[in-house]
Amino acid sequence: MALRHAVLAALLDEELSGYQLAKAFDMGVANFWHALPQQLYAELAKLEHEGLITGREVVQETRPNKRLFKVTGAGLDELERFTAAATKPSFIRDDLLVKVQAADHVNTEVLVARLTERITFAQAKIDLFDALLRTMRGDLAEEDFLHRGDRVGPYLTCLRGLSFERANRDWYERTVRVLRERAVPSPGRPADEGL
Amino acid sequence: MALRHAVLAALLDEELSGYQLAKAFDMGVANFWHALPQQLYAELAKLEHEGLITGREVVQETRPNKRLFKVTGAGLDELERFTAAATKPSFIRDDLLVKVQAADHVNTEVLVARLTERITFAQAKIDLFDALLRTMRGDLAEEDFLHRGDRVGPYLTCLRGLSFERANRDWYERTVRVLRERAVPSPGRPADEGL
DNA sequence: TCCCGCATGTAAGTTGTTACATGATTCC
DNA sequence: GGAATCATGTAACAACTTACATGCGGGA
Repeated sequence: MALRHAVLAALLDEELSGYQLAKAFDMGVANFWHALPQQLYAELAKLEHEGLITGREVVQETRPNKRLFKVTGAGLDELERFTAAATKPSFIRDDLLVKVQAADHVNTEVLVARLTERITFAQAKIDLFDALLRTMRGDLAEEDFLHRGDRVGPYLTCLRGLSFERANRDWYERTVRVLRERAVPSPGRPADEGL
Repeated sequence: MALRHAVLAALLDEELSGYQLAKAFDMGVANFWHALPQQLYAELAKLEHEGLITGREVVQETRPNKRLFKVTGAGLDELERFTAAATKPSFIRDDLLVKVQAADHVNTEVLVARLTERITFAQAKIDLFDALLRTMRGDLAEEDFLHRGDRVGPYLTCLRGLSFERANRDWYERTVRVLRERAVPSPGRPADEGL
């Protein structure tokens, strides 16, 4: 039952439409949760039905109309309850881990290719998070912002996202290095490995 | 469709029963995937039905009989196909991130309590992974083992698990520090904050 | 005696993913 | 003219979680 709370948390700072939420919950701003549009539209409908959020229609001329949602008092109470409740720790779930676990028994060349793709992807997210953090803290140094800034929640979750992607990138790179070295049969070769 | 491949990967190095697999896929050895017993028994049945694994009954006197499974040639082929295929990157999904995202709007005291619990848990996993890695590499230094050891797959995934839990712990600790500092209203207070 | 570990499942319910559907506008 | 963006959904399926069920042996 965390998606509903993720939606509530996302709507705390600003009114958003389902479409805007969906963009945020896709790769990008969604440093703290991920969901597809379909899930979000369904969840928004449920949340509104239960009175945890309210929507208001915004008529637009040049584009389809949209509904902007905000959290109600009951919604805030629900978030409060959720925060107080104990929840179970989470695990990494990455297909690549499964593939690497089997690395000693399968073709490592394709595996290295998959890992390399992810290095690029991880780097892109790192850059994105870096930029996002800079925007959020403005002129302030990080420690100052965390101490005195308002709205440190999003900043903190973004920090977690950043360190996760950095750890991903570093592990992908190290794994590639290890697998490549092991693939080379003789150690006394001329330096033409290049890539 | 990654659970089936996780099971295949787990059965590569040793024959295991459903029960043993379940223990491995619970918190502990399962550095690369997580699943509950129910899921595993169901998946084992499917995999056997499809001929990707084979089971053999082991009769025991003092305990209930068990079935040990191992990967077949078709199973290995399936893993090979899976490894070659592109898969989508993964995201963190941690309830605590949602709670921290909402930190500016809810009671931070309970939140700090939840974070503190997780610090303990993360540290326990760190210790466990550390011990596991030492066992796997034996006398060898890490780099030597990664270069020359057999079966580096499990070692590499365990390394990822370790760094994930370290990053968790560090972030939990930093977040607790930030939230506590912000909770103190005046900066020129006598030093009785204690906890 | 009661609880824990071994050993294997079924059934029901909740989430999450994939595929499909619609229709206007703006950008290339 | 075609693709991308805005905007909202429905339907079907796959994955995951929670609850329940059974039964023996060993240790406190």
